[in-house]
Amino acid sequence: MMRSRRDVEGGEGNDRGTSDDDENGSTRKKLRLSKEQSAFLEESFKEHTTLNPKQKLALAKQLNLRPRQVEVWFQNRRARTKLKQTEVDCEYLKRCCDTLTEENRRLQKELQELRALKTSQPFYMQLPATTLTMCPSCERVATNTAANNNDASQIASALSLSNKPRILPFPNTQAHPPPAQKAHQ
DNA sequence: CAGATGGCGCCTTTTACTTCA
DNA sequence: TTTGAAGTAAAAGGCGCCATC
Repeated sequence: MMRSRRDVEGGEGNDRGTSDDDENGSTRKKLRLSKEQSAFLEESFKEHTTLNPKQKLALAKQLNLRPRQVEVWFQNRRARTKLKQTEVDCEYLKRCCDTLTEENRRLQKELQELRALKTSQPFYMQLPATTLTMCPSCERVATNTAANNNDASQIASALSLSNKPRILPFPNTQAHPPPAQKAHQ
């Protein structure tokens, strides 16, 4: 069984300066942080995900690390957090996509059924032509009398959706501007 | 007010190290 | 036991943003 460097060196940080070379001029060996150091940094990260210079120095001193090491650890830790969050967001969007796909399928089916109904039983067509008027702004059927403002109008309204895509308005978008709504009163 | 400078965070890449088949 | 591939964490380097001078 291999003994990890972590066990061997136990996180003995060195507190050399900031350079990437050691005193021999060769590139500095990477040192894994000890479990204790990592755990302490984790705890610190829970309190604040970024450090001011004072906190960085204090932490470095406490853990016997170079401030740069502490800084880099926090940088990498933030990156890991972000990556994890991105994965979570991605899963959420996938689920949204699935839901919308399913709803779309259902609506297509409903539309087909309504079209079939329209061709086989066009009973509303027997209504006097003058009673059905189309609102030019929203393309819904408006009626002249209160009497036929019920079933016939609603069915015609439903059918008049035809094959237009269903558009969900964004917060700042108005599908039916106020003046058009007034037309139905 | 525009430009120089330094500090900091983020992103990408490199590198050293670990794990596992 | 050895070895190479894959994965991970530490670190480097570059860039942009912001504050200060």
